[in-house]
Amino acid sequence: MTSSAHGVRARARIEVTAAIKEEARRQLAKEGAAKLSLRAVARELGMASSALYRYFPSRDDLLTALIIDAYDSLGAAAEAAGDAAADIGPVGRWTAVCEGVRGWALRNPHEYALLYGTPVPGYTAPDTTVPAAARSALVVIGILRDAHQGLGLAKPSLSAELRPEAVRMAADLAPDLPPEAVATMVAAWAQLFGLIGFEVFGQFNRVVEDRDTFFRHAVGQLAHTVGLVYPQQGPAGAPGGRAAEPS
Amino acid sequence: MTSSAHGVRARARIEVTAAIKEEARRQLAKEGAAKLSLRAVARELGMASSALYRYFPSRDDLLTALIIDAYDSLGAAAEAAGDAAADIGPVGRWTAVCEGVRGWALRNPHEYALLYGTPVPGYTAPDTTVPAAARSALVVIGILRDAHQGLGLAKPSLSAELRPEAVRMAADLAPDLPPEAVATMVAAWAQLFGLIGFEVFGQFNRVVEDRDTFFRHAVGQLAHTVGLVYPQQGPAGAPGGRAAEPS
DNA sequence: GGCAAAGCAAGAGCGCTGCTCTCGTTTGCG
DNA sequence: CGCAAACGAGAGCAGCGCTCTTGCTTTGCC
Repeated sequence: MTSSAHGVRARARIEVTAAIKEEARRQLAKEGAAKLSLRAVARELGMASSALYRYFPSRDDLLTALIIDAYDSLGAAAEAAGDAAADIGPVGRWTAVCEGVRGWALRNPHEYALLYGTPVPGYTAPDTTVPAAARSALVVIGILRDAHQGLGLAKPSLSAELRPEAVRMAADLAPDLPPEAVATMVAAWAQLFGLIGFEVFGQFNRVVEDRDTFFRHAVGQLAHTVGLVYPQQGPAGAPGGRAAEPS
Repeated sequence: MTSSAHGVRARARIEVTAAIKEEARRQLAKEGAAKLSLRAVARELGMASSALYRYFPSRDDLLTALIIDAYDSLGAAAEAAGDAAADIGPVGRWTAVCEGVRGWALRNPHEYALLYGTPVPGYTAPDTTVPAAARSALVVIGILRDAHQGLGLAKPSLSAELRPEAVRMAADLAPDLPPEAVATMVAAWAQLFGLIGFEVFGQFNRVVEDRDTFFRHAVGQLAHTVGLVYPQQGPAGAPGGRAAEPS
């Protein structure tokens, strides 16, 4: 009973905290971050709005908690997609992870907006969000690493002026990988969220219809740009018959 | 005096309307769309908040006006950048336009957020915004067209399953251009805003330092993906000596 | 076991928001 | 000239984030 001696109150605290986050997440999914109201959460939970401040010092702190959870959820989705495509070569895994991220974004548009949309005006994300944010990015770094070790990575060429920056980025993110690949991958990662953002935020309305196919195509081109290639000596099943990579 | 017989009141109306938009734009630039307050605008203009509703039925309508203006401002920036680089070949113009768009976004981050960030929850852009939104996109379509006529366009290859969609998109956007190029350009356009969005929204903090160079590199790769090539028979000055295109 | 201290829920209240309604005034067309 | 439409100002409603005060309950030390 030692831990639950503390626990009677402590447990209630984490339960209430969880309930608040749960209800907040529900409102977030339904109406978006802009309309997330502490008062509405409290109302739904049957408690006074002022009581909420015992658990979250401010609305922004509640948002921070939701952001971390969202990053984690996205990271888990990316990891799952990558693992499910573990042995079909770098291009296949890259495609799978991209589609995993896209699927998550389409399933959770408001969470996506929270992470990659307009930042809240006065709000700056605390450092606690950094590791959670990195999780999904680490998945593609992992793909790059596997490809590099297995001859599935063609070094993209780099302009001379970008080299120092690429070296610096590689030193930070993946010292064991060629700087050209790291820098190009960072760019591809950003571009991926351009594609996803346009779709989630409705910019493709009346422009792109068959979005699955369109996304596949763009992601295939990105793979080519990054330097991911089908393994010369495919150990298992080859990519499957798609011909999405150009040139 | 026929038009200004109407005009005494009508002119006052458009003047007040302009003053409201001006003040609103000032607040937008300073604090962002989320903190744009009708009451604050009215306060600054020395009028009652209720009077504002004679000119804009709701806050969202004021936002719509600002959105159209912002699209127009972005379109003008893109056109200016494209015109300034009129005779340096498709790759140079593409790069110039991309940098023009990026520069505009960095100079007007809140306007950028208004256009390409999280959409306002209940708000759906009326059709009036569509032509303004298309203006900047038309610039790159124009580059594509010029490149196509001047042998500066290498048809990117397409997966078979995307062809029908590409044909449909080309029919809508630019019937005179090869579908492969149109579809790939739409993807590149979206990816461009991934790069810009990551920079404007702070996703590159602590990751990318030399962002000018980084952006140039990514945009050069995009040009290559789209199929823009340096003209075989350069009429005027060649690109200039950069070597930004891979492979 | 008793008791101070800390944690907790609730209510009232402040200043702000978008928006509506009413009222008295001004304007300009027929 | 008359009258309808446009206009500005004020009061007010419901909602928001957040703070402060007031009581009550649990906790943990002596």
